[in-house]
Amino acid sequence: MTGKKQAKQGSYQKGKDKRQDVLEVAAELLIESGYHNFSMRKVADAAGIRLGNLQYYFPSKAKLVKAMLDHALSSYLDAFVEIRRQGTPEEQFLAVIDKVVNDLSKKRTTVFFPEVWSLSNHEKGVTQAMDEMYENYRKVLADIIGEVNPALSALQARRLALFISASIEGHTIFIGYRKPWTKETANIIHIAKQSFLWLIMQGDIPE
Amino acid sequence: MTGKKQAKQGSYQKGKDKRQDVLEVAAELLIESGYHNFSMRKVADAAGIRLGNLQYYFPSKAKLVKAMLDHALSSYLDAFVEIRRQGTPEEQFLAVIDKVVNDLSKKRTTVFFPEVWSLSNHEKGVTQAMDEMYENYRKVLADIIGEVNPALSALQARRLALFISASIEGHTIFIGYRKPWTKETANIIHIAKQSFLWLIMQGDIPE
Amino acid sequence: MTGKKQAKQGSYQKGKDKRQDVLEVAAELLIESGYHNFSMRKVADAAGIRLGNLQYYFPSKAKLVKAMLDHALSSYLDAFVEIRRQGTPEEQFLAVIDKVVNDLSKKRTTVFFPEVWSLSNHEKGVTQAMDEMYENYRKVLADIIGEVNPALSALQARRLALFISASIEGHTIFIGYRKPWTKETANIIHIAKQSFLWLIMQGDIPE
Amino acid sequence: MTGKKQAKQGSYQKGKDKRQDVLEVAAELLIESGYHNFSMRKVADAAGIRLGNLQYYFPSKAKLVKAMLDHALSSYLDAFVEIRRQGTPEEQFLAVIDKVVNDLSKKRTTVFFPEVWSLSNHEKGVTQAMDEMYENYRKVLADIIGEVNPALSALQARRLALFISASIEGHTIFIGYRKPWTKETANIIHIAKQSFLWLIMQGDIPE
DNA sequence: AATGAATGAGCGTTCATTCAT
DNA sequence: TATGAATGAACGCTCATTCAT
Repeated sequence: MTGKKQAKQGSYQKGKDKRQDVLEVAAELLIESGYHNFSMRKVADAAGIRLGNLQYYFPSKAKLVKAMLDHALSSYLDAFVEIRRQGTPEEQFLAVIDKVVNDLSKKRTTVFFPEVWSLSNHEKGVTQAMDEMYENYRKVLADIIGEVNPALSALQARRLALFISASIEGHTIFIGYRKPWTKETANIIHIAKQSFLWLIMQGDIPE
Repeated sequence: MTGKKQAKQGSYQKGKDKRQDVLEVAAELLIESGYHNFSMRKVADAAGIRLGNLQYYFPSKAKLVKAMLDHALSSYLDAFVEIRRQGTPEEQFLAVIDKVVNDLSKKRTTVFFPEVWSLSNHEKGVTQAMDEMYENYRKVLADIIGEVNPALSALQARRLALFISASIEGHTIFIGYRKPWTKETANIIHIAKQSFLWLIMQGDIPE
Repeated sequence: MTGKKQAKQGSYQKGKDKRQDVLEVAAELLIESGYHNFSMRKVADAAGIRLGNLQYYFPSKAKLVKAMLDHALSSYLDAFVEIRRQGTPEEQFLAVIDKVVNDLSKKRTTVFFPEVWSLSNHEKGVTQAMDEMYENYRKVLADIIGEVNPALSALQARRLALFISASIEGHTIFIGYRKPWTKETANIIHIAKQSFLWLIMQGDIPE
Repeated sequence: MTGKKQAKQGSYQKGKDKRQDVLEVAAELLIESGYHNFSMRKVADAAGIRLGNLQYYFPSKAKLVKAMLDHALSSYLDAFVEIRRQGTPEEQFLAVIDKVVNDLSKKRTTVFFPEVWSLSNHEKGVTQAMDEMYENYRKVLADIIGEVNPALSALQARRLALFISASIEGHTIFIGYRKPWTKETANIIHIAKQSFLWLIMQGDIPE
């Protein structure tokens, strides 16, 4: 036994672990300083390794950023799978609202996503990763919506999912971590729930 | 006698004009390349002047960015003043939705605002300018909402303005310029209008 | 009456006054920041005039520095003329020691002279101005020394003046303003006086 | 097995050598041009390396200057240790005078020290390094003085060391390399020796 | 006598990347 | 795997100077 965790294959496992470490450290750095202060050197420093070594794991900055994104965004989807496992459709829907809106006030979410939105307008790799992630998110949401009101067509459910998810994302800028309206989170959730439920049940959604 | 004896920077018309030119060129550059590719040198190049001369007009990058922000954001507020000048409150409200959502699909809006949101998490000057701008925007919106349903208290109207404006902003990322759902703009407007009007007239808004 | 002071010839007198103002402001700036942080812009700012105007009075940085030096150094000589006017030679000598050593602890002296010494090694204009000033100073000192002990030849007196003035200057670095041994000033004066007087009266000075 | 597994910067002999080279080249440049003409670029050029590489060895100008200072000042202290190794106290004392005063006329000494004196008034790092160096120097001097005249208290010896070392330093400006009185060096030494010895043996030194 | 405008050079610093070891 | 060394480009900024007004 040469390390903390049981390594099936010594050096290979070690490399995989360190890659993960670096990705998490890098995400923190991005959140703390913004992409325009994000550099390979700073990541290496924060990760406690040398620049040369960092570039052994991630040969270019673009590749590191792509890996960070995949790592970070994928983790957000896991939560929905969990919610889908119990309760009525309406309960699930309300749980999603609760979960997502409450997440907005975490520093990670508040800072990370605007960074991604901005980058996605200029870096192709980011655009794709972000779109995929939101696509998956909306898919789950549309499924739930379809179950809440089975009278809706698949397209109508997708439109509602788009409107609802977009509406929620927009609050990041106002009720997120250290934003002027953070304390309004509970009231926003109250308004959001009734507004979205009314839309699902009684709204006039284009076919 | 043309006025004060002591002339200050920008007192020549030539200089004033060039300052405006630079601000517009700079905004375009920011939109085209993102803040992380935005440099004083590139602005100078794009404006057809020398770096040193650019820094005569804007002694620091921060000051240039601040001036850009004030310039850009103030122009958005002018539109609302216009809308307030005619029609019933409900017509004004719907006009705001129309105006703002349709604006999202312009390249300027789609790209400029996420850039500002991201920056606002890391640069104090930007945070302040952005917060002020949204505060003004919400104030106008709350006024209209209060007129649409006079039964609402001032606080309720402000909460609705927050929820509605945030919801709209969130669509930037999905139906903006060259975004996957750009073509859904009309449908989103249709959903938004009824959803927000229902909230204003019949919603249960926390007191 | 157009100004504060009676001006013989309006604009001419005004120009002369402002030149003096600038020179004093510039000296302060040099003392505060050191020559390597001394710039035309900062002088202009400190003097409350525009860069272009400063360069009307002093067309180049070198000329400003030269003028500053002449202005500053000449003022130091006036003090000696005063001392020569009364008392026995020995009293005059001791008064010089008192005056000069006590001067070392003033911020002006402590900071200004090392700046000049350093510059004099690299800028011809400064070398000359400094050498002239010290030459005049030593001349006065040698005269006094010759009167204190008339048995000394002129050359011996000059050698003593050199040794004594150099010895005193050296203390700038150690007992000057905010230096580690500032509080030793009185003791240093005590040691200096007896040491130098012994040298003058009984020393074996090369012929 | 060559030692630790984790190598640090400068662990290759190649890098160590180059660091020393740079320090010497930098000192020469400082002496030749003065601090106000001393730049990282010029050091890199003089050392025959690229700017980026220089800043790999010395990440900031301040760190380079500090390293230069430590390098230069430490070499001065070695000389005293040597002198202490033989001869009577009086012989050692006279050897110090000889050594130090003669050193003044070397270009290195004449130019380097005024540069340091000037800098020490504006840069904290320099102040500290310089004060430490002189403190060490005075300590050795005080020890010798105490041995020359054991009747002196430790405090008296330190006061004498201060007066004597300051007096000698002051001559840098007048009898140093290419200074007007360089040829007087021998005479100055003659005067200094008798003057200082008299002070040590018969002076009235404050207790 | 004074300001506004503009230039070109230089500065310290950060950075992504490459390569030898 | 990992470090040390090196490069070349770019960045924000300061500056002395020139010139038109």
